[in-house]
Amino acid sequence: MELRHLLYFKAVAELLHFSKAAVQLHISQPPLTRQIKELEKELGVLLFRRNNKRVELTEAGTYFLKECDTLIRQLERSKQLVKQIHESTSGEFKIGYISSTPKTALANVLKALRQRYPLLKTRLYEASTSKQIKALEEGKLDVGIIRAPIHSVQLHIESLDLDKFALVCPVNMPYELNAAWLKEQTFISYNSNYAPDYHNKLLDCCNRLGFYPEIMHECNNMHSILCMVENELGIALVPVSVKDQYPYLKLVFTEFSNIHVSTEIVLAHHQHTIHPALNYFKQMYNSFYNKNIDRLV
Amino acid sequence: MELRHLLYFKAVAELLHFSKAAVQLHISQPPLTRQIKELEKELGVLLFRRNNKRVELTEAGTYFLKECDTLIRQLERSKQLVKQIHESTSGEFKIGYISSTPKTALANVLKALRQRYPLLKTRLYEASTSKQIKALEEGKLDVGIIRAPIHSVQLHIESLDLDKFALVCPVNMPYELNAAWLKEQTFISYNSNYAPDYHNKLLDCCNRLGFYPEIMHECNNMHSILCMVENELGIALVPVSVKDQYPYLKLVFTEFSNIHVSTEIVLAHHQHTIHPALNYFKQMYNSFYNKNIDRLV
DNA sequence: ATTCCATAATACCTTAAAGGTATCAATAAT
DNA sequence: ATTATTGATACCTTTAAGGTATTATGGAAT
Repeated sequence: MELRHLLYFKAVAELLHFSKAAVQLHISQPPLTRQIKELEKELGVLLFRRNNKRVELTEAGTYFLKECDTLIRQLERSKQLVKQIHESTSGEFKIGYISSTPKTALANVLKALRQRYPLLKTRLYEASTSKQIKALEEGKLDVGIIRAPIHSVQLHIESLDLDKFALVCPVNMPYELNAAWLKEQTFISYNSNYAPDYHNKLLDCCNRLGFYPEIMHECNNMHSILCMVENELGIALVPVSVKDQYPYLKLVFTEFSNIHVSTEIVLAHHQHTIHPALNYFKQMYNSFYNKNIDRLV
Repeated sequence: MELRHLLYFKAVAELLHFSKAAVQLHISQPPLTRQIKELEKELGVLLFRRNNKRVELTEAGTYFLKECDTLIRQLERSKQLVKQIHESTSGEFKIGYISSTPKTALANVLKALRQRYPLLKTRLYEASTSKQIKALEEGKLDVGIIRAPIHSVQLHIESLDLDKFALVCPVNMPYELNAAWLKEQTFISYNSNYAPDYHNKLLDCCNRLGFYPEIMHECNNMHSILCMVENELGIALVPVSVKDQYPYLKLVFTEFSNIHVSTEIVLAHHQHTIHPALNYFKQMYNSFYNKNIDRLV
C-alpha cells in the first residue's frame, strides 16, 4: 500500500464517482479503478459497492474514509512540524536583550548554541522591553531578555533574576545615603518613555529613600549612563547586576540593602512553539547566568 | 511522498546505517539513498547529518521519526479496524437465543439484516443462558438473547423485557389458583442444572404462592414443555411472553398479577467491539420486540 | 604520514508498475 | 427499444523504482 492509494480512495469516496475523481486527481479513469482494486485486494475488504451506474461506500469503506482523513491530516501536521523544527535549527535565531544584560553570559550561550546547531545563524538586537514585546508578538524575535512586568497573553515568560538598585558614583566623589544629600544631586537615567515600568520602579526606590530625583541627562542604554557618571555629569540609580559588567569603569556602587524594590529580569518567547534551539538557549542561558550569580555571591 | 519513503526513513533512522537498512528492506543501498534524498527534498529538510562514515539524525529527523512511528502504527490500526468491520458485515453473524424467544421477531430482524448487509450470513443457535454466556465470552457467539442475571465483566448487556410467570394448563382442565390445589399437581419444567437462575426464580414464585412444585418431567426447551402440558402430562409455570408464540396449542395461560417475580430477558454481547451488524441487530431487535409488546398491551 | 577498509554517493542500466488510449459491457433514463 | 453514462478490460507508453558497478571519502590501523 502507498499513500497514493489513500488519496485516490479519499477522492472516490468523497465524489462517489470514479471518472470525476480521476479528473480531480489529474489521471485517467482506468488507472484509478485499478488502484482502488489494488487497495481493496491488499486490505482484503470491499470498500465500494458498485455497478456500472452507481458507486457507494460499504460499511467498511465508510470507516476507512474516516481513518484516511485522520491519517492524511496527521501526515500534513507532521510535515509542518518537521519544517518548523528545521527552521528553528538551521534558519535565523533572533535574540533580543536589554542593554543591562551581561554580555559574557550571552557570548557563552551563543558559543554553545553554535556547537549544537552549526547551521543556526544568530541575530542579536539590543532593544527596550517594550520594543521587544512587540517584536516577540509579531514573530520578529524568537526570544527576549527583558524586564517584567509583561502584559501579553501571547508570550511565555520565565524569571531569570531579581535585581535590586544601587547608587553609582564616580570614584573619589564623597557621597551620603540620605535624602537631604540625594535631593541635591544631578541624576542620569533612562528615558522615561523608553522604559516606563523600569522608571516607575526607580521612582518608587527614590520615594522610599525620601526624595524625588532630578534627572538632568537621559540615555537609552546602560553603558552610556555609566560613562556619563564616570565622567562626573551626575550620579545614577541602576540595577546592582551591572556592577560586574564594567570593571574598567571608575565607579563606586552602593547597594540599598534595606530597600526592597527590585526589577525582575525575565526570558520571554512566544507560547506553544516547538523550537529546539530556543529550548537549548533557555537551558544554556540559565546555567551560564546562574554561574555568574554564584560568582557574585 | 509515498508510504515507502516513511518506511525507508524509519529503517535508516533506527539503524543509522544505509547499507544495513537496505538489507533489512530487501533492496540495495543506492535506491535507498535516493529515496531518502527524495524525501528530504520534498520536505525541504535535512533528516540525516551524514558523511561517508557516520550517519546521525538531525533534530528535525529525530522529530520526524516519532511522527513516522505514530503514522505507521495508526495505519496498521486502521487496516485492522477495516478488516474487523468487513468481517462483521460480510462474514458470519452468530446469534444465540433461549427457547422462549419469540421467533417472529427474530425472523423479522434477520430479514432486515439481510437487506442491510447482503453478504452477511446468519447462524442461529438455540441454547441455554449459561452455554451462551460461555460462547459469548469465547467469541463463538456475536450476540445472545438470554435471561439475567449475567455475571461476566467481559459482556455488555441491555434489558429487553421483564417477564412475569403464568400458569399453563391444558384446555378443559379445571384449575384453582391456590396452594392446596397446586401442591397436588404434577409439574413440567426446565432441567434445574440447565437454567439454574430461571429455576430459582420459578421456585421463588411457587414459594410466594405457598407451595413447592413436584417436577415430574423436565425438558430443555419451551416448546417441548408446552407440548407435554397440551398432552396432559402435567402443568407448568412459564413466562407470560410465550403465550403468543404458540397460538395453535390448546392451552390456557393464567397470569399471577399479584406476584411480582419476573425474569429479565437481556441482549448480551462482548464489550468494546465495533460491529455494525451487531449495532443494527440491536436496533432492529428492539424495534420489532417493542412492536410485539405493544400488540400484547 | 600512509594504507586500507568501510560506507555513502554517483552513473547508468533493467524492470516493474503507474498512467494513458481505445473499447466493452451494463445500467438507468427517455 | 434506444441512447447516454460510466465502470471494467485489454493493451500500450512512460515513469520511476530497483539493481550493478564504481567512485569518493572519512576513520582506523600500521
